[in-house]
Amino acid sequence: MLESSGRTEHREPVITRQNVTPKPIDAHEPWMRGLHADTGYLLYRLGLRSGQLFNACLQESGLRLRHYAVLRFLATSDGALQRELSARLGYDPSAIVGLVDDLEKLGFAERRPSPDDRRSRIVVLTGSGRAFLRDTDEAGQRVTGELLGPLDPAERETLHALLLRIAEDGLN
Amino acid sequence: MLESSGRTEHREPVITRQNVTPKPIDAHEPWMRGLHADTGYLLYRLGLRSGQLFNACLQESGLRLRHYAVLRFLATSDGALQRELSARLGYDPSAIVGLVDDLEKLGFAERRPSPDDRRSRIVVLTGSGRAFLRDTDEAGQRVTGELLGPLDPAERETLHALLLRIAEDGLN
DNA sequence: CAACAACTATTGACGTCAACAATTATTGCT
DNA sequence: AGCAATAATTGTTGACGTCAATAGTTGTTG
Repeated sequence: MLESSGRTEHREPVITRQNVTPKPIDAHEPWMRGLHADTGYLLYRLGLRSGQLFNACLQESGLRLRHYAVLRFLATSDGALQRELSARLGYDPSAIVGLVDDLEKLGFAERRPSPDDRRSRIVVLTGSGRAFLRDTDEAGQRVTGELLGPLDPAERETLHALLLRIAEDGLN
Repeated sequence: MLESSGRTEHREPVITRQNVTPKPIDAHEPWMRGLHADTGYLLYRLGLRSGQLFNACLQESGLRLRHYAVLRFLATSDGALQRELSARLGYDPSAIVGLVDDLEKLGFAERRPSPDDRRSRIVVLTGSGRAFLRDTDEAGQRVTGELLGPLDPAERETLHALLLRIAEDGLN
């Protein structure tokens, strides 16, 4: 970006106006003062923490979060074209290639030719892939438990429900 | 990682293919409960989406989310050592260097020598930095509103409260 | 039916970004 | 004075996203 090298298009900030709304914080929102005033920003930070914890947890298996995402998707819809994985998971098609390569090397998934379309490949979960998922699921729940430490079960449930709503909005 | 929705918004993939989801989800099998069964994993994906939206919003000013985080922290505790920024924001010290460099280039912050310790530098927000924060705050709330679309105000508040609790647990 | 457009998986190049080690300057300790 | 610890910084490495290009395949259309 505009790092020290500054060779890319060098956008000028253009924010010369100070007028703008006085932005009354209102006693209505007391948390508007701190770093985590904005829910979106909060989500971003917590997402990072969660990802780190998950990655640390998966690290001992040689996989990363992205692999886990693929495995999980394969578990829900048994057999998926790489094109689907790309679209639904949001990864670039070129990224899917490497991920499936890795999973195949570990014996967790395999590519099978599609009967209808010879350019497509159907990625399916193997037995050991399913077993791996079963094993890591409990580790994942341990991590989640650690992350959600200060929340009691009922609160966790409502949190999950709320997050699920905003997740499904984006048609994940 | 850039999860799904935020990215190629211009054109929808339109999965005309097959519908591989007979998908008998068995709630008794945790690893089969779908992609977003785990709250931690859900948080991870939503955090990415949120980050994308925020970044897209800040992009026009030439800054990124990390810059915004620094600015916000500087606004709350006027004047901070880079070491503090690193510790409280969770970024690596080496990352702080570049971020403060950028902010300095844009005139939003400046490094001042510390009177007590000559190896430390105190980073302070400038007037235009403060103005910039004021301006972008409203954009941030717009993004957050977009992200939290399906939630009514009361739900948003409870979500924010819950997230805040688990955020403060990690001494952020 | 033959040419052409669209699509799938794949590879490669390029820039970005975050985590880690190493360096320099400075301080505190003993 | 000597030495460990600390603040800022640089450099390096590996992961990641984006884009462009290619080969093989399918569908369409003139």
